[in-house]
Amino acid sequence: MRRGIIASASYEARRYGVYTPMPTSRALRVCPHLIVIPGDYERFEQFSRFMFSYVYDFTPEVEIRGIDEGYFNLTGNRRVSPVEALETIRDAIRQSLKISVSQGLGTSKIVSQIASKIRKPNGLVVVQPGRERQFLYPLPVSKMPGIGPAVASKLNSAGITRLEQLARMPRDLLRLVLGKSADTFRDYSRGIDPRPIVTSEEPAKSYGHQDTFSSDTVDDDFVEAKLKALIDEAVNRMRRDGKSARTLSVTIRYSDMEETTRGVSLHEPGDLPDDFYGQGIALLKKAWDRRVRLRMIRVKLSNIYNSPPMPDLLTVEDRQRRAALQQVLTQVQSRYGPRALMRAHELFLRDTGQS
DNA sequence: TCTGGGGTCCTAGGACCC
DNA sequence: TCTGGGGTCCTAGGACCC
Repeated sequence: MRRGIIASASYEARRYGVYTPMPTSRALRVCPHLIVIPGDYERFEQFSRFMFSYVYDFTPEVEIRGIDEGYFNLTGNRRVSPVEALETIRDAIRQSLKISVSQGLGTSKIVSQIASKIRKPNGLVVVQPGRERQFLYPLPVSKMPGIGPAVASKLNSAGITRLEQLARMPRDLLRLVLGKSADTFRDYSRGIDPRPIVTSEEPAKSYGHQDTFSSDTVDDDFVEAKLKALIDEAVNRMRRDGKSARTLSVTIRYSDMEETTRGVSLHEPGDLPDDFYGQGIALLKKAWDRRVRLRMIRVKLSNIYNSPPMPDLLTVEDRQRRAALQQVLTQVQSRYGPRALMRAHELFLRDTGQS
């Protein structure tokens, strides 16, 4: 199996010490009978839509964040209380999809989001109006979305470990520690969140693809081919949305995990792979300045503009397949004549489902 | 054979313009 | 002889989230 990590572990697997983002190889060592399921993002998305469809039975105000999280405004439903709605949704999802979900109910995004993560799996945590501070204050600062390991350790060094201390910290002092985001986090830890309960979906600001090689490599032809394939994928996805991009960046990760990024902005937005191939290869050469093997390459299109929707283009793989087929057909014709060629063509169409 | 893949947002310095 | 102060864009890197 490819090198990879555990993207998500069942609670059964967690009991054996399997967690995210553990390398799959190590997960199999700590739990040899582990069942590993390769990721299939398209299926997960279908599954996700199916899951969220149960929410729309109670409210049209739904904001989906990522594949498995969302905010719902349940204040407008006069038929059932928010708690009843959440319990019904949870039961329906468990019955139809055989999975458990965890939920949080509160007067703001921040409170409900934190509440939803307190009791997992299959939990419902309700924070009554007016009880926000009682709920938030005892929690460690790391429970606050947006406070990861780096910010948490900065706060801890300043003597701030719980949300109550964050809430009570003088504004000016906190700005020294957190910079521009100080006021937002301070308000959040007091349960103050001015954001609307749900916001509509925003257009994508970037399209990226990355690929970790099955083994580290110094083969620049191989890496350039990968780079082109990634540009193809990103461009095609962008074109489906009717967009074009002006900025291309290329990131490489060396075998020692060090990363370097180089980027460039074109004079005009482009929506063809050819608009980016040349720049992409130049950026790759610029970034790859150590003679060290590469483990990963990533491509990102940003500075997105609207352009008319366009059909997909041929990818590098498509062209390679076409070239291979042409070669085979040429051989068949020269060796066995035109009748054999026609037969080979029929077989090809049948095998590729085109007849 | 330790460490995936898809994103967003922020910071900071330099170029450039007025 | 002396070099301010905004604003915007670009690039590189880092933190964070799902």
